Formats: sequence, structure tokens, C-alpha cells
Amino acid sequence: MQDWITRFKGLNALPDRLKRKLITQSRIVTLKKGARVFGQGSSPENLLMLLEGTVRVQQQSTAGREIVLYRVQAGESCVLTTACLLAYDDHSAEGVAETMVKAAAIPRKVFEDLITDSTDFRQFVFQSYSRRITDLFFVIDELAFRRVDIRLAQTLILLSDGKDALSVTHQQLAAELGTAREVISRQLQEFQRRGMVKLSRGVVQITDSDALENLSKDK
Amino acid sequence: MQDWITRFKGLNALPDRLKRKLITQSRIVTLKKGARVFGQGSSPENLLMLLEGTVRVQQQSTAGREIVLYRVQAGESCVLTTACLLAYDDHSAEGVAETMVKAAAIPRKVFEDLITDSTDFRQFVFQSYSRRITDLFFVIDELAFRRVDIRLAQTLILLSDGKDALSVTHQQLAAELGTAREVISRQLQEFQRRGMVKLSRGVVQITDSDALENLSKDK
DNA sequence: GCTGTTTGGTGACTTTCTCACCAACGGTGC
DNA sequence: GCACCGTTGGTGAGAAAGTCACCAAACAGC
Repeated sequence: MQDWITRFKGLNALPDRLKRKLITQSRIVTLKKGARVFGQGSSPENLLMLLEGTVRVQQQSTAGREIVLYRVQAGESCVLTTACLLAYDDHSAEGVAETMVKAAAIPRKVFEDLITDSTDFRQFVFQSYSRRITDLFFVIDELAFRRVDIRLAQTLILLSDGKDALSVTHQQLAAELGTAREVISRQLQEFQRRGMVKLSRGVVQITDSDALENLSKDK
Repeated sequence: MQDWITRFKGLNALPDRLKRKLITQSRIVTLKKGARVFGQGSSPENLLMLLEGTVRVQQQSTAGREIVLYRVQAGESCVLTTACLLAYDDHSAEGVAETMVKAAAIPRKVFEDLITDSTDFRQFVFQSYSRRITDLFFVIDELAFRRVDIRLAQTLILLSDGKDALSVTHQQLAAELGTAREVISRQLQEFQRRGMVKLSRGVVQITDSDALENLSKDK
């Protein structure tokens, strides 16, 4: 575990001196599945670099509905939301560990030192930003212009990750798309009627992934 | 015009040497109203810092619909979109001069030098990022969770900027909210029926700003 | 078993979107 | 003046999505 830096492509080019600094001055933290990583005014004092697991970043509305903004995977960092939460803590995005998570926690001070000292580290940070922002653009595009059935098909494919069944509740899928549970329930029933999925409590089994794929690519 | 830097609060703290560099190595550009500032694969070689006017940043869908993401005002910079376009030029955001625009164009090279040399400049850049990202979060929230009539009321208030009439077409308002023109037309008619606005070709006159204000604050 | 919670199903109704088409207005050229 | 045309806005009908209220089955904990 001592050389987690190799997992971050963008950091390979760092001079040894700074790699050592990163390793010695950060500590490895472990989070349980479901743990809140940040959010709700909890000003994060550390930048997290994910070594294992996934963090889901989502936004909540007043009325209890929510929408998933993006996911941070192993080998990526939480810069965007961290930086944002520091600047304005009033908005209601939060990060939740979707699986067990292992991460390197970089103290704010070390982060700033690295930004000052290293072009490569800056490059890394700016690229993390870009990726997230592109994700946000994508979410906006989907929300504004795409039909729910198409988005649901996309999401099922994405979440299933090649496997033929996935354990999610309709409620969770609704949060994924930022819509209401009823809408998902009815949509899934329609998918089942068309033979694309098979439903049971807490599980969606994909029975015709080609059809789903086609639907997801609909204009 | 030689000392435009004072217009950027975040840059006051810069050492004189760097201020001079910014001034001597940038050039002032003027854009006509309606000019495209960036977008569609036009990799911007300059970072723009707005001195006068407004740039509207919007996203376009395949089907010809669009949505306004945010506006860059005088005293702000286009970092986010510039950086993003550099990283991934495939997404379809574009910037349009909403008024006549005067801006300082900083060459990419100078921008990078400043980032390297100055903590204060970095601070400035990161803050610009934060502001934009918060804007994007806001757009997502509105799109996902707020009703169109409420958003329209908000937009009318915002665009009218205190004045009691504004010249916009229904089509433009639709693009503002990322919805269809018909939806706006019907909504405006309803507003007119309720005595909140008075409509004529290309103009919306606000007749009861209090009522609009109330509506815009509805949950 | 009983009990409470989670999950999903449903009807009725409203809001929003889509499509197709038309009418009025404001220019331009003749 | 008038004919022509692009822009702007109005409208109806039907589909898609969201909302509200309520119910029923499945499951978890005793």
C-alpha cells in the first residue's frame, strides 16, 4: 500500500521528492459502504484520492428527491466537490461511499504546497476538474433533452457493468435519474412487458441487453 | 484602459511585476454583440477576462434546442469553459457575446506562467472555477426539481434587471430554460391572464413584479 | 406467529413536451 | 402602394413525465 501513487496516471511524472511528500504526509483511510464522505456543511479538511471503491456524488432537493451527479472511481480524486464545498458550503451536494472505500487523505496544506511546487500536480488537478465538469455538462444535457426511458436504459447498462442482474430498488434508480419512483416503476414494467428485463424485489435482471442497448442509443 | 486589472478584485494582490506582465502581454479585444466567443471545436488560444459586457454560455442539443448554462459578467473570466474546451472539445457548449464585449485576451503561455508563479493568480482561477461549478449545480437543481412557471418567473425578474420591460422572444426564453417555445408561449399567456405581464411582439412588459417575485419564490 | 418497515403497484390528475400547422407582423424589393 | 418571406407567436391534440394518495406484498425483527 505504500506506493499507491502509481495508481494515479497523472502523478507518475512527479519528482521523487514530492511523491515522498505525498506518501509520508497523507494517511490511508477506510470508509464503510454507505458512509458519507462529505456534504452538508462538513467542510472537508482533506482531499481524498480514491484507491479502492466508488464514491457517488449526488444533489438533494428540498422535497427529498435527489439526483446522481457523477461517480468518483479508484484512481480519481474528489477535487471538484472538495474545492467547491470549501468555497460555498450552502449547496446541497454530498458524497456517499458506494462500496467499501480506501483512500489517501491529503491535508489541505500539503495539497496547496503541491499545487505551488509542481506543474505536474497542477496538471493533474486541472484534469480532474475538467472531467467532472464534462460530467456535469452531460447530466444537464440528459436532463434537459433526453427521454426517461432512454436514460433508464443507459443507466441499467451502466450499473449492470456487463453482469446480467443488478440489485437496485426503483427508488435508487429514480435518484439516479432525478425523477420520481413511480415513473421508474412504470417504465420498468414496460421494459418487462417488452421482454428486456425481468423484475423482482430489489433486483432487475437484464434479459435482452441488445434491445436495451439499442434503446439507450435512440436519438 | 491600461489598468484594467483593478476591475478584478482577485487580482489586486498580484505583485507589480506580474501585473505588468499581464498588461504588456495581453491585448484588448472588442467583440460585436452576437459574436461567438468560443465553441464548436474552436480551441481557444486565449483566456478572456471580461472588461465590459456579458458573455452567455449555452449548451446545444442535437435537436436544435438549447439551454443557457451561465453568464460571464464584466470582472469575471472564462476559465472554466476555456479549460474544458481544451481538454475535451467534443461537447457542444458555446459562448456568445450578449452585448458588445471588451475583454483582455491572455495568451495560453502567459496564463500558464502566471499559474506557476503566483499563488494569488491561482486563487483567482480556482475561485472562478468554483463560481461556475456552483452555477452548474444550480442549473441541474432547477432542471430536475423546479416547475417551469416558477423558473420562468425567476428568469423574467433576472433578465429585466429592475426595468419594467424586456425585449426577448419566446424562443429566447425557451432557450434560457432549456424548454420548448410553445411551453413558454402558453405560460406567458397564463401570466398575462393573471395580470402579471403584458405581451407584445418581442417584448414582455412586467406589470406586477411583486406577483412575479412571489411566484418565483414558490417552493 | 405478529408488527413495522421497505418496496413496489395503481388510478386520477396536472404539468410538460412534441408535432403539425397556421396567422400575424415586419422587413425587402418592386 | 403590393407581393414575398422570414420571424414570431398561437393553437389543438396527443404523448410523456411528474404528483398525490393510497394500498399490498415482501421482508426483518422480535
